[in-house]
Amino acid sequence: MKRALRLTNNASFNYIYRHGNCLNSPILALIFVKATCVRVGVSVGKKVGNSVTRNKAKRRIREAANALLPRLNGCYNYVIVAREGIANADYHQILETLAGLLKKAGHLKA
RNA sequence: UAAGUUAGCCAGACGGUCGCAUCGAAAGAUGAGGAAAGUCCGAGCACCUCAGGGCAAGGCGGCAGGCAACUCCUGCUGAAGGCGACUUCAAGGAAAGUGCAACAGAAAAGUACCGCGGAGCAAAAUCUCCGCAAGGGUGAAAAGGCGCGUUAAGAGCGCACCGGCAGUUCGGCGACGAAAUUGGCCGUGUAAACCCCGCCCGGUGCAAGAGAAAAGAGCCUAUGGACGGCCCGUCCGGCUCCUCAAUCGCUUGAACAUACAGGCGACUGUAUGUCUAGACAGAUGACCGUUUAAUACAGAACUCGGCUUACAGACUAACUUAACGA
RNA sequence: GCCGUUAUGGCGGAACAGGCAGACGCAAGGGACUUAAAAUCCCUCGAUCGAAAGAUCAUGUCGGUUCGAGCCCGACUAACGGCA
Repeated sequence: MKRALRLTNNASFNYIYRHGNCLNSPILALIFVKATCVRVGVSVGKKVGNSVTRNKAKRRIREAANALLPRLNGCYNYVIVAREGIANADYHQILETLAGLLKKAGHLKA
């Protein structure tokens, strides 16, 4: 994922947490808000596990988001929050869950 | 062959497609660990403080060496454990002083309840005085152990053996050792209680610290700064404080690899070669293929030297014990 | 990343300097009072075994010092706090 497509600022994270809409699943939470271009941020809390599991989860989420990026319609800023169940999920489960959440939000092209 | 002990080593490899970080004009190159961890010690580095010295607080504690330094490492000594290879140990001082030792017990440090003996007292009992510490009981711990002699009864009071302590001698650089020798010297435990002796130590930590540009506030004023020899002229307001923080610190270092030499060893010296992560929402992932035992613990954030803790599965070497065989 | 603090019944919170641990309060259960309840008073209250008496294990976990650790020392675990 290119740096231009990432959220790199604590203030924008806080803005999205405060003003965004939230969709949940057992392993992921998706928060999004309308913006001028597409940006994605990933957040993995300490409850998920130690640093190895956290890093792995972050990489898999990023990979899944990168795969779904060309199919997005509209300009939104997203924050993807990992929940505790993600420690046992593999890449395919994460990809399916993320696609499902985006479809629910109506941001995914057919 | 079985059961063990110690030391070392590895922490998957190769290939394809897409993706990320740093460097580079590009092609491309490089890209987490043995513990990166815990942050328990020791340093470098940076800032603050300081004339110089001391106290307090804190730490360490067998000896000799190694190291930049260490509470680390090596070798040796002592103690404890194991049939043994070997392992473990905060291992100075209790005869400088103070405190504590609950309950029990007469008594927890120079003590006498029961007891043993003598006298008052001719006999028995009781009581009083004196001597003694063998035996009893209590306790985690009771005044060297055990035997013989001596004695009113007893006792290192004397003697033999055993244990400790101190002196001398011998050996060792030293800790210390000796079935060498002298002395009856035998004076509980606790210092991981205060303390004494010896040694070491200023504090804070890369969120240290430096800092371009910009915004805000205050002060100075029609002067000030730059150009210019000066006036004129041209350009710019200037200084302080605070906020934000691009960038630097940031990776070449007590570095690593190989060879030779010195040393029992930790380690050291010389020569040659190499450059080997450097982010700031924070880089290693996804999908496969081949092979295999390939699975565990686990992710750099200023950098080194250690210690401690977590850990799957292999492999190598030396040694010990037992059984069998020669 | 760096620097600190704490841990005791279901909950809060004692135990001075090592010597019988679970004081005290709240909560819970039982009883008395009441037509019934509240309030009040009394009793019980860590776990296992046991009819009881009692025994064993229990101060986050594991070791050490000591005759004896909630307390002293070391290592680990967990939960909090501070520093831009």
